[in-house]
Amino acid sequence: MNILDRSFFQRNTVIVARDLLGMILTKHIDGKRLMGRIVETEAYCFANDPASHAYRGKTKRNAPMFGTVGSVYVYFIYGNHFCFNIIAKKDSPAGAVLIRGVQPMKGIAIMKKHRQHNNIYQLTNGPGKLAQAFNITTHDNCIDVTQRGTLFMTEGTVPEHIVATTRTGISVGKDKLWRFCIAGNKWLSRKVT
DNA sequence: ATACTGATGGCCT
DNA sequence: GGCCATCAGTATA
Repeated sequence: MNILDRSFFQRNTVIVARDLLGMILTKHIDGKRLMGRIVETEAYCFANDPASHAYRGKTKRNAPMFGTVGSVYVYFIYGNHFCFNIIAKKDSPAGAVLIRGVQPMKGIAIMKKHRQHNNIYQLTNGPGKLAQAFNITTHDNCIDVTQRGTLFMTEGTVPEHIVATTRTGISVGKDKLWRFCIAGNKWLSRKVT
């Protein structure tokens, strides 16, 4: 499997969000391997995107969004959850793709342990859930996923059918169709309408 | 099936 | 002090 290289992420954030569908996320934990196929993403940009953390400029929290493409941005939300993003942008100071759903492929028993949940459809169908399943926390911030380290992405299979919808959980920027899903997949965080 | 709510904490104004 | 790019549970139908 070919690893996604930096040039993949050195493109328009929205395009990368769409193209990440079908790609494989791998994490190594204690010699074990967790793998999942990306089935849902959202793009967060800079200019013209009031829903983006980067919209109001650089802060301590969002600093990774202004960093190297292909690196990780994790943030803590609602006192409970982590959200996993990958930096992607071109001709823009900031931009990231939120990974919102993956289909478990390998290391499922470990994911169940992390999640304290046995239903396979509840393991990774949402940003907070997949972060917990893969044990992704702010410790993973700024990891370069274009290197074969503990966390990286490789080429997968071309998605069957892609749908674009409005993004989830935001109060502004609802005009943008920047959430991308593999239609009909069982690990989407919510139904597409 | 949809609707609401409490948990829980770091960051930003 | 208020606000979240969420989740699990409960309630109501």
